[in-house]
Amino acid sequence: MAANMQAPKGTKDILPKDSSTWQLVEDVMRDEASIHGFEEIRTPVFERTELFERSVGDTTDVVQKEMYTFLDKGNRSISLRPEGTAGVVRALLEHALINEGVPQKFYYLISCYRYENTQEGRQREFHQFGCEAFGAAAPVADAELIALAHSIFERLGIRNLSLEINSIGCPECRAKYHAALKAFLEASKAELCDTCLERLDKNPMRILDCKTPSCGEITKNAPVMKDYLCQECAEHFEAVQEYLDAAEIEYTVNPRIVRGLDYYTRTVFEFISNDLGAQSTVCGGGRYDGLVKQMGGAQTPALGFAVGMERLLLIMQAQGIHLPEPPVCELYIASLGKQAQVKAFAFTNMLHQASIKAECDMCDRSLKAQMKYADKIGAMFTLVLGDDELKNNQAELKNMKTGEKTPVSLGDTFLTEFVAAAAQAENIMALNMDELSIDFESFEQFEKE
RNA sequence: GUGGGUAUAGCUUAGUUGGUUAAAGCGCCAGUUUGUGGCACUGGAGACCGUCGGUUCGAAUCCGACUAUCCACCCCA
Repeated sequence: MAANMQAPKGTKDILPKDSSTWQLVEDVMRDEASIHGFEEIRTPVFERTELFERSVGDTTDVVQKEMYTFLDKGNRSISLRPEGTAGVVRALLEHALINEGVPQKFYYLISCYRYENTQEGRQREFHQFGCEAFGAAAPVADAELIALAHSIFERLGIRNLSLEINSIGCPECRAKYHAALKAFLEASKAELCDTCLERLDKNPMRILDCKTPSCGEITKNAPVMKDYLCQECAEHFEAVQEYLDAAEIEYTVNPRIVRGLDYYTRTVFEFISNDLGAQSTVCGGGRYDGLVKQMGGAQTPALGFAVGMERLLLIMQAQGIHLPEPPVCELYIASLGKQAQVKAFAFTNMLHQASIKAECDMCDRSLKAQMKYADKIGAMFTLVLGDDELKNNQAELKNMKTGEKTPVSLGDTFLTEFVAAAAQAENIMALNMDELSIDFESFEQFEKE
């Protein structure tokens, strides 16, 4: 491999063998978002750096040390987006979308950029599917958003995903809690690990998240946010759980769930999987009622979540989930000789105009090699064109799965004859698939026993 | 930013205490009597052994630096 022909650190090419899976997953997301009344929004890959400093928070690691920031030729400080919410909020304000009625509900499929050290499920360029809703203050909105994420994972057939929720309260009750937590931790300051010592001032709630055993020991009896929630926040959180129960969505309340971005308030949640490495969160989100006002807009309740696409695909891979892929080629037309090649091309072209996936030889290969190629690409049918066929205006359509051949005319009726044969074959294949799925289920059952 | 592992054809790997033209499987291309895929067999292409430097008569093999990658901390989706 040429030394300089490598993608930059932390980036990955998505090759055709994988891009079909990406598309199928994205299709499910778009469809489910649309079912829930969310519409797509597309915002720029880069924004003014200040936007992220103000929204994500200028004390967060994401902004402080992970942003791709540069000066453009007009000396403006520009940053590649490290997440999706900031741009959406900016667009909401810029176009005064809130005036068009509430709630405003958006989804996006984007790439994000963070200068981080790479590891499993963590890249410098990564992709997110996200949803944001504005103007909905009621707790049912929290549950509805979680339900949306939940159904996407269900539809993709992902197993063993746990939903953990928490409330981190509003700024008022959180301040009280911070004070209490800090007071508690000061007592055992000496036993905290170095990073937690730093966190004591910056973000004491993070200490609850620490994996160091000694810190875990200390925080075991630490005060929990739940006991410090003001009445409104407590009622809101209670109601969210009621709605989740009503929708029969399983969850656990984890008082240690803390989000790293400054803008979150009240409900926060994560979908967690054991099939990832250290990066176990595949989806994270929550409410951010203060952000829009903080960005210069009117007080607007808001909430959202983001799914890490790479992480999601990693889980699917680990669980052996394969989405059904449509065939790449429905008809391959093999040819022998120049005249037949011209005819094969003309036929292929005609098929394309009828939106049928068709291919003919591009490499001047022997008939045998052409058949091998057709087999390799998974062609459903093949047709061989040679002197005899051209002379008789008649050829044999071969079903590559069964080997069965049916005569077809090379005249005007060709297209309809082919479509009829394909439709019949597909019915037969659908039947086989049913039988297969029955076998598969009993196989699964057998595995369990 | 910190720590540890790894780096040999497109992919997965072998390469013995440093010693001739670096090996295999898969994949790719072609062929196995002339017009039909999957199986089998035969052949072929494809590697400056991550990069640069050092030790040595001689380095894929030993040493150093750099780069990339993986795992973990941290952070987050």
